Amino acid sequence: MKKNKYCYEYPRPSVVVDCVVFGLDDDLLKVLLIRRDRDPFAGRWALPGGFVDMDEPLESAALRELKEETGVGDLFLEQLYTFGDPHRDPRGRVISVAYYALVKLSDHKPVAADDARDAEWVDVKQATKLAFDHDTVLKTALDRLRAKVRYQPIGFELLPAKFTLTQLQSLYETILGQPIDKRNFRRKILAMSLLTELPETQQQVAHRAARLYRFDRQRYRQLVKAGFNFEV
Amino acid sequence: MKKNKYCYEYPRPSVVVDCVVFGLDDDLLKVLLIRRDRDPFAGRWALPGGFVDMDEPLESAALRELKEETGVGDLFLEQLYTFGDPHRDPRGRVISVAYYALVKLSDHKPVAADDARDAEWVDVKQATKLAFDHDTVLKTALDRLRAKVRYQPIGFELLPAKFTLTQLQSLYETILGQPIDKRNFRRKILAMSLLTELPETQQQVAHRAARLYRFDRQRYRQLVKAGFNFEV
DNA sequence: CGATCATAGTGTAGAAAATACACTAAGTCG
DNA sequence: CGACTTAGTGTATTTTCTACACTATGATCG
Repeated sequence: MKKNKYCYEYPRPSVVVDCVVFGLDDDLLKVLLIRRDRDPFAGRWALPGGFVDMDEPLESAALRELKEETGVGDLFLEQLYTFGDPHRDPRGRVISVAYYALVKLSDHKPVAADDARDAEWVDVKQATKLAFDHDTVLKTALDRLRAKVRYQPIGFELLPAKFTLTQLQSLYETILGQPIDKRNFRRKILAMSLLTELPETQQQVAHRAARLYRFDRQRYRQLVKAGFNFEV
Repeated sequence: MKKNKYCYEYPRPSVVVDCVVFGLDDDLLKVLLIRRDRDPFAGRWALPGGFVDMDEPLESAALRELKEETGVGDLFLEQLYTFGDPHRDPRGRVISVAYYALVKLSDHKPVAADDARDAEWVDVKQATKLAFDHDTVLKTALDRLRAKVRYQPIGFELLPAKFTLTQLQSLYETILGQPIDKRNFRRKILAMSLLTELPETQQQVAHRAARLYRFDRQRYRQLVKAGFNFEV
C-alpha cells in the first residue's frame, strides 16, 4: 500500500543524476560503467546514476551515487550538462543532470567486481552502444575533459599523489590524443610552479629512477585568485 | 476539479527553465528581467522562465519562454547550468535548468513594456537582489559569457547584422570590462577572416563614416570544422 | 567655403612565447 | 662491465603579442 502517494496538480518529470567517472589505468583512459540487469536496455552498459532525493542537492546526489558504486570519496566532481530529451528514457520523462568525475584509480584500487554491483572500468574507446543516451553523455564528458585539461590543471586528479613528470606528460598525451615534446612540456609545467619536487624517486623500475613530484593545491588556489591561467 | 490528478510512487521535484537574456544597448550590457507580481519575492526582479512541459525538450521550453517574453525568435541560446539547491524556491523543490541567450537588441527594438508582462532591460551592473537564487544564476551567466567570448566569436549575436569594427571592439570592451588596443584588435579580428567587408558605410554620423561589416557565419562553420580556434 | 571637430583607419619595432630538435646521465639486469 | 632503458637537459628560430601616434575623411558651423 505504498503506491502513488505523491500527487500533484501538473505532471512532473523524474530527475536523476548520471556520473561519468574517469580513471587512468596505465596509459588507458577508462570510464566506470554498470551492466544493467533489467529492462530497459537489460544487458547493456550504462553510466552509474540514480534518482535525486527530495531534500538533497544535486551534487550530493552525484557524490552519493559515486560512493555507492566506487567507494571513492575524495575526487574531482563537476556538473557537465543536463539532458532532457522527452524520449531519452522509454519509461517516461526523465531529466538527467550529468556530472563528470576524475578519480585516482591508482590509489583506490578496488577496481572491478565491486559491491555486488556489476561495475567495471572500461576503456573509453570501447565504451559504445551504451544504454539510454549515455553515448552522447560520455562524448560530451570527453569533449569537456579535453577542453578543460588545456587551461586548468585538473589532470592531477587522475594520478597518484606522487608522480613523475613522464607520467604526467603521458596523461596529457592520452587525454589529448597527441604527442607532446618532452622538453617543452617540462619547461611549461614547471614554469607554472604548481609542482613540488619531492626528495624521493621512483622505486623498483628497471632503469634510472625518475624524480617524484606532488601537485601543490594550495599554491594553485593562490594563483587562481591572482588571476593566473594555465594553458598546456 | 483539476487538483492533484498526477500521482507517483515517489515524490518528484518541479523542473523549470530560466533564461538569462543579454542584449547590448549602446555601450551597456543589459539583461532581460521580469518584475514579479506575486509571492514569493513579489515586487522583486527575476529572470524570465517557467515550467517545462512533459513532452517538450529543455531547449524548446527555453525558446518558448523567450518568445513569450521578448518576441525574439532568431537568437543564440545555450544551456548554462542546472541549479538544484533544495531550498532555492521556498514553495518546494524546484530544479532550474538555466539557459543564456544573446539577442540583437538593436534589430528587434520592442524593448520595454511587452506583452502585458512587466519585462525590462536592466544594466547588468544594476541587476542585483533578484528573486530566488537568480543573482547566482546571473553571475554564472556573466562569467560564462566573458569566458566564452574570448575563444568563440559569439559577440556578433549581440550586434546588428551590419556593424563597424569600432562597435565590435566596444562590445568586447564592455563584456570583458577592459580597454583593447584598436590596431591590435582590428588586425586580430580581420586575420580570422570571419568578417565580410560590405560596400556600404555608416550613415548619419557627424564625422567620417566607418566601413560596415557582417559576420560570415558560413565561413565560421567551415573553420570550426577545420579545427580552428578564435581567441581574442 | 574654409576652419574645426570627431572618429576612421593604418605600420612598425621590441618583447615574449612557442616550437623544433638530440645528446648525456643514471640506474638495472644479465 | 656492457647493454639496455628511461631521465633529464639547452638553444636557436619562428611566431605571436604588445605598445604606441599620426594622417584621412566627412560633417558641421561660422
